[in-house]
Amino acid sequence: MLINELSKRTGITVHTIRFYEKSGLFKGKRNEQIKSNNYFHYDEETVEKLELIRDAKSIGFTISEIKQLIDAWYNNKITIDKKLAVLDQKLLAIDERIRQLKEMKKLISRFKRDIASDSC
Amino acid sequence: MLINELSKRTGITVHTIRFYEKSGLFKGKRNEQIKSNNYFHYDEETVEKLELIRDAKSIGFTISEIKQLIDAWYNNKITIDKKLAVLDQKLLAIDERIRQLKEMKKLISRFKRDIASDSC
DNA sequence: TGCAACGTGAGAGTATAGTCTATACTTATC
DNA sequence: GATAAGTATAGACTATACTCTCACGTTGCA
Repeated sequence: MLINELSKRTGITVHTIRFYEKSGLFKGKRNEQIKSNNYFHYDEETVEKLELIRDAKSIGFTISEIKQLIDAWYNNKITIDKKLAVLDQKLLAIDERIRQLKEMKKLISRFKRDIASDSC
Repeated sequence: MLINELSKRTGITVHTIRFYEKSGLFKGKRNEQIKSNNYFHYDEETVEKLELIRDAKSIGFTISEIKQLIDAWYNNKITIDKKLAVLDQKLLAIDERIRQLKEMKKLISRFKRDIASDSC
């Protein structure tokens, strides 16, 4: 598929897709048979990658963290041990974030109680 | 205390403290008795606020979200109902983030299993 | 065949969150 | 009283992550 269809499939704008591609998160392929243009073609894996990018972004991963993740997922030049190491590191980072979020919940709940008791 | 002590107490640089102050997260006070300079003075509450800023930042809150939070905490011109509404909204946002993080954990764990089984 | 829609590459612009520099004045220390 | 350290203000600079514009070529359809 071409970039416009990719955009429609994922809900991510053409500009942003190009930005991600330039950032090295994936690569379109040119069709050598077609000489009249130099359009990039994208496959289902790219759709998957963009969905992963969206999910990872929503939990606060940076582009370079997402790049590591995508490499661990899809890059076959990386050894399994290294992939597992990256994934384990991300799991730890996620656990730490969950821990911090839970602490903030406690803090906010405590403040809520304080405010409520002040009002009495 | 002056800005340098505030910086030492919180571990946040003078530059960044000034940036937060300019962003409206808190305000130092000038001592009208002292005519020779126009230095700002900060109290314990500012230390607390900076600690809250650091915690809130670490879980991905933006400056403007943190501003809302600090207003809910410390601004007495805001009604209790509005404060509680802000705090509840933040609690919901935190729960949503925890949910997303847990989903990403599942996804990564699944991929780990796939990689491990590929290697057999 | 005309023209709108699509594609590419380069580069400019925006928002957020700092980070640093320069200038000038004040305070503290030797 | 020199000089080092601290303070204020303004503004420049950086990094990240987009977002948009322009110029120009291609494709698809009436």
